[in-house]
Amino acid sequence: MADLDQTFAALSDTTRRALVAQLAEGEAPLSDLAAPFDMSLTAVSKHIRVLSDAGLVAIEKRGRTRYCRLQAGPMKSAADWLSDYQTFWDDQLESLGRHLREETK
Amino acid sequence: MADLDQTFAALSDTTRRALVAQLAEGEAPLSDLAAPFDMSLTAVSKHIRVLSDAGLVAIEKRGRTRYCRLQAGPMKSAADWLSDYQTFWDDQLESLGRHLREETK
DNA sequence: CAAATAGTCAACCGAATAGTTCACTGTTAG
DNA sequence: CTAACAGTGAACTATTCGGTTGACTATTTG
Repeated sequence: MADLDQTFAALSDTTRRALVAQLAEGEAPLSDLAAPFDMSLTAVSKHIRVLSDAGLVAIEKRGRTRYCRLQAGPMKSAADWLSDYQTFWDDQLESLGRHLREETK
Repeated sequence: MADLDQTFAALSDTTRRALVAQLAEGEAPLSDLAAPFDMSLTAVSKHIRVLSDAGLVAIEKRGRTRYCRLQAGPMKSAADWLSDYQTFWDDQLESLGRHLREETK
């Protein structure tokens, strides 16, 4: 429960989802990750910490740079939770479609 | 972007996910939804408002009761976003498995 | 050694969250 | 008509969040 809280919360911020997207390209140092954002390094560092606390990112210190890499496990849990409702939204979209077809008849 | 922010944020609370689960059983009045929680009706009302603002719940007033029902559309968007990383976590779990098999050899 | 680089830590700020209580509005039932 | 019921709204509190700046540590480079 609390895990899902943390995972969904971590993903509820545009900046953090962008970081995740960057990390999907591969491991990267924090400074590289921070570069695209109009925001202090400290701010990005905090975002990375949120992701790391949620288990979505692993941080490894090599020399003076911290390399970050994606850990997708918790995302699978989130996706699994959502998938319980898949039939539900399929049904709704289908009935919406039916409704639209009905209207334009 | 902001839509996903709102959707993930709405789902980042245990109480709200429980409400979603209840609503998956079908339409229900707010008071019924609130009953299981050790929390004021006002608090649950606020949670429902968060879900409603995120487009996850539709509220329909009939007489003095508000009936709530699930609208799963935004959940599909969230699931779609997550699914971009599916291969990623599959790979990680697979390599984890390989690693474990290696260890116990 | 000295200077630049990579990053953290602590303190602070304003806005948002999650909850409370109390007063209130509408609606239904006796 | 009156009482109970379903729910909202406003005000308040404590905590968290997203961001800043400035001082600091550790590491690499010239």
